Amino acid sequence: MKTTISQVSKHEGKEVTIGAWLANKRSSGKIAFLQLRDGTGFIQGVVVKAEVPEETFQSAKNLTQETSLYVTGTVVEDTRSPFGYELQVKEIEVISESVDYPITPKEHGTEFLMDNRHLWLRSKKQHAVMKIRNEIIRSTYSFFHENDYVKIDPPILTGSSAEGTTELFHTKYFDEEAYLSQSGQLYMEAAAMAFGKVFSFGPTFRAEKSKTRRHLIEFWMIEPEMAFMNHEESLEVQEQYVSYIAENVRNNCALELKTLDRDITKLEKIQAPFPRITYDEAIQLLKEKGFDDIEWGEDFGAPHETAIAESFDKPVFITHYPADIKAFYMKPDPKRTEVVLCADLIAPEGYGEVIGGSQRIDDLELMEQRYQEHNLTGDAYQWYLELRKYGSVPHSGFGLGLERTVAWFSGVEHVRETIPFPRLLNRLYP
RNA sequence: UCCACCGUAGCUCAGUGGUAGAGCAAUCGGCUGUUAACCGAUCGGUCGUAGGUUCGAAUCCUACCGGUGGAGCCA
Repeated sequence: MKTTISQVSKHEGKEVTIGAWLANKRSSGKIAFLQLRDGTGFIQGVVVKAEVPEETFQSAKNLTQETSLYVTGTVVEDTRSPFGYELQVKEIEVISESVDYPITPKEHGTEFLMDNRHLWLRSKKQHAVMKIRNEIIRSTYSFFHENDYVKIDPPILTGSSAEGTTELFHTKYFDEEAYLSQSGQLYMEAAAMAFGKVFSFGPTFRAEKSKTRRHLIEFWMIEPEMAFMNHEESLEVQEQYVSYIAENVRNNCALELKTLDRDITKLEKIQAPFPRITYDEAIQLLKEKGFDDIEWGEDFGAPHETAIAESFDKPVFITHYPADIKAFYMKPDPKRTEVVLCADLIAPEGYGEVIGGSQRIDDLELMEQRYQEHNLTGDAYQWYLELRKYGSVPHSGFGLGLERTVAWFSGVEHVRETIPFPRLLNRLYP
């Protein structure tokens, strides 16, 4: 009977056939151990010389790394296997031999592994990270579905920049100039006015020459936007959402987290509510910690964020930033107009900002004023202004960076390992 | 864009002025419970590129190219 590695526990004691690749092999004179993977999991096949025809044993001994094969054998429970099961091999049918597979069972450098990303994805650790990414994606859809959000897809090709500050990828749109989307947010505001609660989930492009373990040129972002929701209510959605996906990863990716040697106690702390501190308090906290390189009105750098995050054992919201260092569409705090109703969610362990969000300006006059201050002239943003003209309502939204979240939950150092084919400053291949 | 570090066998690295090395991979042999298995043998080189110093350069100098980490900016 044909099955997959993920299903073998249902066939204990029975004979099954699995299509698989040979991840690695160890053999002695009378026994061979085949490390098999089929995409759904990893299992060890045991070939005992005395129990198979001589040619089967010889063929097992001669298999090379990443050869594809059909393996037929009996599923047996075995506590020596980390997976809990083994396959007592009876028959091996080679589908296609693999010659000189470059990623050998040893340490490799980053450049080499990235050049071989199409093959590196087959390895156990990369497999685990992608499964965690998949679980975050799956539970993102289910969270927003369960909470009555509508998924809306904003355009990827746009005629103008959303925030103007960051570098955009240029392209031609027939005879016009066009840019690749760096945020779907403005479009999501329009969608929220049509559907109430919406979320988007798509790729984002930033032509910044950033070169750190937290940056990708192309990355995926989840951007919810909610009508009739103020800043405080939005924070509650954010902490519930993050707690929900963390719980799902803990429950459904136990084997993957074990493969990655992730400290589960760190993930168990990701439970709402999350602490909130204001920008003012954060500045004071940094001063107390001995940072004298930051003054009120300046944005935090990576070391500042890490220092703030270290003061809490959960992710922490930093709220009420000075308006001058934040985007033009953020709503000023009515009690204190030099700060805006916004929050960044800073993950612990140095993973940095995973969410940026705010309540949006809903007042037409103020938005027009912001347009002038930011030189947003012309027709490109006219439609965005009109959202404030026809039945404007209080609304809030946020954006969560998928790869930073995957890195955080998985415990991997660098976001380049959290997306199948990373686009980096010097990498467009493979 | 700036700062620091690194380019030697397919891969990971040692070699710091005097004959180019090790481990892994590959190939052959040995081994009945291996976990990056182990043991023995074989195979494997334009020392990033170009120029310079020197009797002699992987090693010292200059330029360039490529990479890694970080900063700024951001998710």
